Amino acid sequence: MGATKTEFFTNKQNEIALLAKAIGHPARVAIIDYLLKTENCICGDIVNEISLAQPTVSQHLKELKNVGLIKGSIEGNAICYCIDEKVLEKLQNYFLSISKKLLKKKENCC
Amino acid sequence: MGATKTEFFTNKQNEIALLAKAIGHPARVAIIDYLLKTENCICGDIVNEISLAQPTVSQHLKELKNVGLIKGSIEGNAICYCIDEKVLEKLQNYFLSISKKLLKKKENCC
DNA sequence: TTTATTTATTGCAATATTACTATATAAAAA
DNA sequence: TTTTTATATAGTAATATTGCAATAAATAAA
Repeated sequence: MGATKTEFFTNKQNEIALLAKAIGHPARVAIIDYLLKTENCICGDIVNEISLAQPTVSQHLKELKNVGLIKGSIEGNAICYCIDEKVLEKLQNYFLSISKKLLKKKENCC
Repeated sequence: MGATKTEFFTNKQNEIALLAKAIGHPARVAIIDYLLKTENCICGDIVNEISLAQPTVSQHLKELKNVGLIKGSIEGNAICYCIDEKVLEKLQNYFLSISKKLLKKKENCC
């Protein structure tokens, strides 16, 4: 075997895992960092920012797009990529709910 | 090729990626969920909760432990696993900082 | 001490990911 | 129309992950 057994987990658990997995590579963290700090959302700018070959960056962009964390729009010859806040909110809310649950637990046993 | 080129990214980016990657599997999300909602942090309870073989669960626990998201303490015959709030906070802070940056950006271009 | 219980490790097969070169595609510029 | 520019896809090799059965290790119980 070797494939994840998603059928044993809830939709929510699978969704959070997919989103976290998408962020689970430094190149994709770097892409998100870049999109957050700049107005240049053109694909070529991102490729220049990341020290990996253009097809590799394209592949990472595709993975972020597949889970909805970024969206692309055609801008003439180029493609403009932007963060989709609504999808990022899912992760933000997940970590917020963890914070709340941790506060409720008076003490960790270890 | 095939291995992640961490040398091209910042320590922060690599750290966030490693933490996110650890959460990037539904079994590990389920383990965290379980540890948040129960007082039973004994390894055997976690194994019963997750529909995967004991060695597989043990491996997932190890990965969470490797990045520091959980910590284990010996409890007689058994092992008690707990969430390490300080490490989780790193991810929480990362997503909080993203929220702030998104607010500063008046408009997304796409 | 012997046996049972609990957890970790080993070894393996199946699958997925990472990164690249080469190439395709599609719009813009000449 | 031809060429350039920008991005995506195909194909491939290297590496990593997932999951399990079998087994080891270590403590507890008998």
